[in-house]
Amino acid sequence: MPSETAGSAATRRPTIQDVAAAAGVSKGLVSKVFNGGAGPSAATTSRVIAVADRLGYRPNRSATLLAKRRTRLLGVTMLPSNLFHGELADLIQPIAEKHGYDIVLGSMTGYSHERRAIETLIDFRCEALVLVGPTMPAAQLAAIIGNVPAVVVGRKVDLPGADVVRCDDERGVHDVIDHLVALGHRRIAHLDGGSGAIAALRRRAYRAAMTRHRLEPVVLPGGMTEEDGARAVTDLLGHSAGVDVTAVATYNDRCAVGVLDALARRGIDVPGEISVAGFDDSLQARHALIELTTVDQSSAEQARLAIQAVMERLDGTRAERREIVLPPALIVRRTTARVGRRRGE
Amino acid sequence: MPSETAGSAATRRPTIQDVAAAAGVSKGLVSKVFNGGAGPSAATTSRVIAVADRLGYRPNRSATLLAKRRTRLLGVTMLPSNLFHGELADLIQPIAEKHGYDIVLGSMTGYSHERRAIETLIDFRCEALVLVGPTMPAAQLAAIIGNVPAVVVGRKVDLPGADVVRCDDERGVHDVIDHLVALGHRRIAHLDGGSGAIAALRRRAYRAAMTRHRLEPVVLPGGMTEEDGARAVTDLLGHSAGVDVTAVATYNDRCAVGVLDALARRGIDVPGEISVAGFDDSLQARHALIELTTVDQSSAEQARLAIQAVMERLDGTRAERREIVLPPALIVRRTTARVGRRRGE
DNA sequence: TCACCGATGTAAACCGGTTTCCAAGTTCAA
DNA sequence: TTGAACTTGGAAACCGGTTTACATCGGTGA
Repeated sequence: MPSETAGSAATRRPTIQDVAAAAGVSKGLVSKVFNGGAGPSAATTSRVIAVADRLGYRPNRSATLLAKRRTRLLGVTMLPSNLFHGELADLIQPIAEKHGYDIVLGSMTGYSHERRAIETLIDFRCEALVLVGPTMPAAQLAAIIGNVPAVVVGRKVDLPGADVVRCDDERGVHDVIDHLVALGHRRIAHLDGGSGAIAALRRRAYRAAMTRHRLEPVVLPGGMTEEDGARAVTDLLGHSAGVDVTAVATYNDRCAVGVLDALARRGIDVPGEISVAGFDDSLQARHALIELTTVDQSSAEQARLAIQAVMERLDGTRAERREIVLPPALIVRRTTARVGRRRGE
Repeated sequence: MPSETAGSAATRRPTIQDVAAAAGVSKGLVSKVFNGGAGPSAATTSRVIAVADRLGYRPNRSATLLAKRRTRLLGVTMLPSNLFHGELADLIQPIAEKHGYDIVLGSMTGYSHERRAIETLIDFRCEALVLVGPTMPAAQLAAIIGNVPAVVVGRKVDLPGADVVRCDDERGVHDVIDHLVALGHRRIAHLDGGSGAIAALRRRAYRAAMTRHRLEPVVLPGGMTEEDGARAVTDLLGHSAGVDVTAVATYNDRCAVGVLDALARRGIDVPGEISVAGFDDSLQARHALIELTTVDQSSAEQARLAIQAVMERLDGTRAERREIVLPPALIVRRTTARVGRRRGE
C-alpha cells in the first residue's frame, strides 16, 4: 500500500498533494482529473479517483477560488428573518444553479450590516450580485459595488452598472388607493415603512394618489414588521385626529397583519369599521382568517428575471443598463369594503 | 505622484502587491499593517493605510482564508424560506460576531441540497457548523461533517462530535396532549411533519402520550407548510372516519395555520367544533386573529446556547459531547377549548 | 531510418494573501 | 566604546489549488 504522506495528524484534511503522492502522479494531473481537462488517460483517471475517494479528498474551496479565473459564484444579499427575501432566495437558487452558478448568501441584519454583507460577498469574489431590497442610498451603494455586475430586486434605484427588476410599486399603490376611493373611503391613512428607499417610494406614491383624488394624505410612521403595524394603530387611536380614518393602506403585508392584530384586540371590526390593505401578497395575506386585500408582486417572476439580467451581463450579451418593471396585481380579499358606519353611531 | 503599477486594466482589483508598490514597502509589511501585528511604525502605518484607501484596496477573502491558519468562519445551514430558521440565523449572527466569528449561510433547498449545503460550508473551511433542524439520517450526517465541530439545533441526534441544543419536544407534545385531554378531548389527531427526524420524534411522542392516556392515536400525513396542513384537513374530512376528531395537534405552527385556514373556509368553528394546537410559538401564532395554542421553544435561548456550545469546542474548553434540552412552554390561546357539541347535534 | 505527431504526464509559475526568519539601524546601559 | 536589546522592515516560504510550457514516448508515414 502506498504511504499517505506522514499520516500523523489524523485531523488534517487531505490535500491534492496527498492524493497525488498516494496515486503516484503529479498534483497538476490530479487537478486535471477533477476538472475534466484533456490529459489524463482513462486508467489514470480511475486510479486517481479511487485514491481520492479512499482518502476522503475534497478540494479546498478557497484555494480553488484563488487559483481559478472565475469563481462562478453569485452573491445574494438578504435579511434572513424576512420571509419575502427568504422565498426569493429559495427561488433564485435553482435558477442560478441551472446556469452553473453557486450562490452565497450575505445576511444583512439591520442597516449597518447591509454594507458589510455586500462587501463580504465581493471579497468572496462573487462574479455578480443580487441585491434584494437594499435600503442604502444609491450613491453609497454605487461606491460599494464598484464595477461588479449587479441586479437590484424590488427597488427603484439608478446605478449605471446595476440592472433593476421590480414591481411597479407606484402603480400598485395607486391601485390600492383607487380601490379604496371607489369603495367610498375619503380618510385613507398610509402606514409607512420607515426610512428605506422602497418605503419612501411607496409613501410618495401614496401622496400622489391622494392628491390626484383631491384628498388629504395622512402618513403614519411605521416600519417593516407586525410590531410596527400594531404600534402605529395604538398611536393612531390615541390621537383624536385618528378616529375618523376609515381605511389604512400599509407599507407591506407584515405591517397590515400587525394592524389587523391591533384592531382585533380593540374589538374594532375589519372591514366594517376600518378597511385595511397590505402589499406583497405574502402567504399570511392569503390565510382564511386574514384574507388581506393586497398587491401581488409575482416574486417568482422577479427571481427569474433577476438571474436572467445578471447572466446577460456576465455573458457579455448586454452592457447597457436595464430596468424591468413588472405590473402589480391588486388582490381584493376580505379586509376592504364599502365605507361603513362607526360602532355606536 | 507614485505610479500605480500598470494602470491599464481599469477593471482589475488592486492587490496587496499594488498597495505595497505604491507605498514603497514590501507586501509583508502591508499585511502586518492590516492585521495589527508588531512591526510597522506609526508613520508607515498611516502611509500604507492612505495608499490603500486611495487605491480602494480590499483583501481577497479567498487568499486570506487560504493563507491564514484560522478562518474564524461559522457555517450555518438553513432553509431560507423557513421563518423559524431565518429568525434563528438573525439571532445567531450578532452572537457569533461578538465572539469574533463571521457567519456563512448555507442554504439548503429541499432534502438533497442539505448535503451540498453542509459540504459547501466545510469546503469554505468553516471552523464549526451550526446545523439548524437537519433532516438527514444521523449516520449520513456524521459522515459528512467528519470531525468538524458542530452543534445541531432543534433536533435530537446522537453524533459523537456534535453537540445538541434543542427544546424538549417530547415534553412539549405531551403537554399539548395533556392539555387537550384535560379539556375533555378523546379523539385527538396528530398532523405529522413528514419524513424528517424531528417529525418522527414528535410523532412518536404523540403516540406515547395517547397511549399513556389509553387513547387511540390517529396520525394524519402532513408536512411542514400551510399547504400541507390545509390538505390534511381536506383528506380528513373526506373520510367518514375523520368526522369524530375533536382536536388536532400539528407538527408546527405553519401546519396549524393551514389547518385553521381550511377549517375556516369550510365554516367549521375553532375551537367550538375542533380544537387546534401548533408547535413553535411563531409570530403567526400570536396574531390576534389566530391566537393559536402552541408550544414555545425559546429560540433566542437556543441560538445563544448553540453558539456557546460551539465556542467551547473551538476554545478547547470542552471535548465531550453535550446535549442541552430546554424546557418547552405550553402557550394556551384561543384555538383550544373544552370539547363541545357538533354543529347540528 | 528519420522526422513528426498525438497522447500522457511533469515541473514550475501563479493566484493574493500570511508568517517566519533574519538584517539593518537605533537606543541604551555598562 | 561596545554590545545587547529593541524597532523597523524585507525576503522568502507557504497555504492548496490551476494552468501553461515543456518533456517523454510509442506509433506512423515517407
